[in-house]
Amino acid sequence: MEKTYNPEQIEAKFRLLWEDKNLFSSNSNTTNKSAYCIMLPPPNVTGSLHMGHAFQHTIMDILTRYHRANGEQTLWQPGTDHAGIATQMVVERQLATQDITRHEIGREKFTQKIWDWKAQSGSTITSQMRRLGFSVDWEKNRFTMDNGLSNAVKKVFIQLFKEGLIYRGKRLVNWDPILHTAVSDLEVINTEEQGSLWYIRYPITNTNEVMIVATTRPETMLGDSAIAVHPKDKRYTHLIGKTIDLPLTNRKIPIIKDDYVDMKFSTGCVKITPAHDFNDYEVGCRHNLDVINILTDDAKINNEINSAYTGMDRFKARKQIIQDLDNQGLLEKIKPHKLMIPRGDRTHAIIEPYLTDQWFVKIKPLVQPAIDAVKNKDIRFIPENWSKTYFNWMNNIQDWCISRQIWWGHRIPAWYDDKGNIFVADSLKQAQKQAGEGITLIQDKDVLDTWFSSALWPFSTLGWPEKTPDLSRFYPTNVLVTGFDIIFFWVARMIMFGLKFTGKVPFQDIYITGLIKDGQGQKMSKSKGNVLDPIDLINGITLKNLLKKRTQGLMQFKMAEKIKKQTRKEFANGIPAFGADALRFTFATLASFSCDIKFDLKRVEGYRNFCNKLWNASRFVLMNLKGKTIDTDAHLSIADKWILSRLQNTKINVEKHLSDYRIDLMSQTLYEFIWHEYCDWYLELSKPLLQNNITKTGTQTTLIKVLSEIIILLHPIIPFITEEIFEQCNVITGHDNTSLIIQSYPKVINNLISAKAEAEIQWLQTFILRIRQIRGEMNISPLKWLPCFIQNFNSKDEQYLTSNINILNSLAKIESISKLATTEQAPESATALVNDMKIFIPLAGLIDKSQEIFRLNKEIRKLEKMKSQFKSKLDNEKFIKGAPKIIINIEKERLATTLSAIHDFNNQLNKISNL
RNA sequence: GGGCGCUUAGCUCAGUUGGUAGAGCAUCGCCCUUACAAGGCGAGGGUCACAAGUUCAAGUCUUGUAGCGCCCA
Repeated sequence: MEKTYNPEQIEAKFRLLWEDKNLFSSNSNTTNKSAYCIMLPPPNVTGSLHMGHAFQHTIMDILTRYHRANGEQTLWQPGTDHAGIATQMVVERQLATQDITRHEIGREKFTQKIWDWKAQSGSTITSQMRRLGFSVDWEKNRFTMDNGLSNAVKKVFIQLFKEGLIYRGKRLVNWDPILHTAVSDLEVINTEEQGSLWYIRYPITNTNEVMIVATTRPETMLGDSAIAVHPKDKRYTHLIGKTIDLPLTNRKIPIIKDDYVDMKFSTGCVKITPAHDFNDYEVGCRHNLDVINILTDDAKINNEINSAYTGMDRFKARKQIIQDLDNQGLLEKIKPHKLMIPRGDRTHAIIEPYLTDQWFVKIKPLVQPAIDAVKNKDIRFIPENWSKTYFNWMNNIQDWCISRQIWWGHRIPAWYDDKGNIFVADSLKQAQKQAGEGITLIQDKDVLDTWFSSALWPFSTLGWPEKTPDLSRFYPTNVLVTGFDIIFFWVARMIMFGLKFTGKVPFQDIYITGLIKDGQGQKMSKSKGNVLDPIDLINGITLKNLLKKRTQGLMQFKMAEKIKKQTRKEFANGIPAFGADALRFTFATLASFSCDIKFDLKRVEGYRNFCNKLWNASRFVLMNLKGKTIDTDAHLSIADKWILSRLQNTKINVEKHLSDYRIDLMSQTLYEFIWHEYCDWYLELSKPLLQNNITKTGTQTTLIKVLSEIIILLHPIIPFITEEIFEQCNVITGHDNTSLIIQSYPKVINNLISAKAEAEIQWLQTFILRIRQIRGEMNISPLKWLPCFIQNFNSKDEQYLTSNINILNSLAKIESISKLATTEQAPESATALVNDMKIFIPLAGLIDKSQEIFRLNKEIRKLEKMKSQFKSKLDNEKFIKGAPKIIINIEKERLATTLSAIHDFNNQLNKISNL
């Protein structure tokens, strides 16, 4: 083996090998009684893998590889999503660089261009996934616009329509004036921005009086159809029923009362614009007001209203209207005002409430079963708290607008005749049947919201509506791993549709992961220039290339400079190549239940070092077993029994943490065991044991036995390096050419748990630690061989000492251990305790007397503090009365040990001081 | 306004039915010891945000306060 672990080579080798041998296939273990299935949340087909994907996929891969190793038939279903709006926008932008709009080339050509783009860029994410070693069943790869999945979409649409759960209607929707499409509430991001509040005088008909109305969007006044005041607002009671001469128009509008009005907000008078505000729309319905649309699809003033502003952009019109009002003396004042601005999550354009014909899912009838499924634990949120968020949203759910006025997606399977009758069918032929021969039908131009097809993902991928073997074997799936940001978008909708169409929940567990943020706790985003590419962490990247990558395609020069500065500061030397395993291990340790995860490169470095440690431990084992075969009957030393016992303990914890979805604790447990027990102690203990013919064979056997299990235990987390080590070990273990990936996960063997061995090795560790502490604090070189005396030992101490003398000599560099009778005087020494036994390291020529006095005083101070803690507890009558006996005894014992230690150290202090 | 969180070592985070506060990184010593300097051995560092309550005992349970964050309106 090479001296240093080199991930690049290893990873390339096993990436190919796993797929060549088809080891990710769900066709293995078909006879096992249980199946395990995870649906990969389909990423955007033309997108690329970001840190969040890499993180979540790592978790899924760990679960998948674990269950596969457990012998279950395992399917990790991969696939991609067509991401309607996002993908269409990318291609539109490409066209824009050639000064072409999609309208110029037409729908058919445009969608063909998107298919071309998909063909060209659609493999990016899958090849990135291969780099990280994710063991999805590639043969089953699906795309939301595949035929099968599209059929499922049609089927669902038609059935819901037939049941009256899908309807078409003219409603106010969130309109994106750049994309010219409706978007759902979830695709609108409301943020607080600085705006103004304009106070406008509205003249009351046939009087000299005015009402002062405050508005944040003055241009909408063109569509006002009433002024509302609160019914209890005495200031305006006398005006109710009168009318307003609406400025800049020839219309008169009524003054109405409605308790929607907030009396305390500005003047207490509200203009009502039903066509351009969701709340006003409600008010309008209640009072039967006119709904006057003033805008065009691209948010210009339309020509339906007779106005001087027709054709003007909404913001230009706003300016002009204010100007005109001011000229007429109707502008009272302008106040700066903070308000919530709705923007499209894709375009960032300000969203307009807009009256259009749209398709909706009547969601309320689907909600209750989906709530019940979580309430009665058919579905479990992990961490459990997310169910509250889920309930909260489900209880306030609104009908879902599913039509989008774009071209990329599943075309709505509805046709119209010239009278506007609707025929919903899975083909024109079927629609024609419904409409009758000779009637001209035109298909609805809209496509469905991407999330509509995503909602079917858990069963459409398995072949639904056909009753396929996969569907019956793998559905319901076991766990969904995803982020909290799409609980509403996706998770809730999958549950509703899953229950509706399969009668079963789509998954049993929902593991909600945290969000990966940058080192400062900022969300990673392209515009902020703080994204990390998982592939760059694997391959490494120079500062130059990183700067280029982060500022590419950035519009604002100022921003680019800022990003460059920040990047230079944070990654002065670029990013070194850490390898996929190190990155995966890092993600694993970050997978706790916290919501925000600050990603720190230092962690990756640390786990890369861990990989190197594992690598070198394996080297050590192989070097010491050269040419050997394993003797399973070999006599085992206490050290062997100890590490085997600790290994069982590790397996118990790994299993527990895995079933709790505590991947962080699972990886921590393994890290701790491998580095601090196997490497730090067992490998060191093995060195003297390998020198001894009696213990040699047992030690060799144990070294390889534990290593073999370690690599299987670690394999789900770091698959590449463990495969390589496995292969290297094959010579000795005599395994055939199989891969580690299909080795069965180690089970706990109860009779290898040995309290006796653990007690003895703990004694040994304490002994060695005490000697090392004295060396450390006395500045005695670790190379220096030391004599040692012991006193006040019991029979157990003697027994331990006899059987471990060689180890003590070797690990603590002790040249001799001499027993002193209780009556004998130790030479001038540094002292320590192993339980009640005293250890003396003679000072002669080695140690400064004052240094030892200082050390003893420090030790005594520490003990005194503990003493008073224990004592005050035991002196407390209530404690003696109330606490369980075991606890009292523990405290008593602690006090006794502390007291005797204080006593011993004080004696020693006196002795030394008097010398 | 409604809902959900968070506050533990310099930093990033664990802390399972309440029972002597832990890890990694960083820091400080000493070591190039034939698995590993991407390393070894040791050390220092905490009024667990604050206040009250329950309890023999609170980082952990209850209530309140402060600061921060997310989601929804």
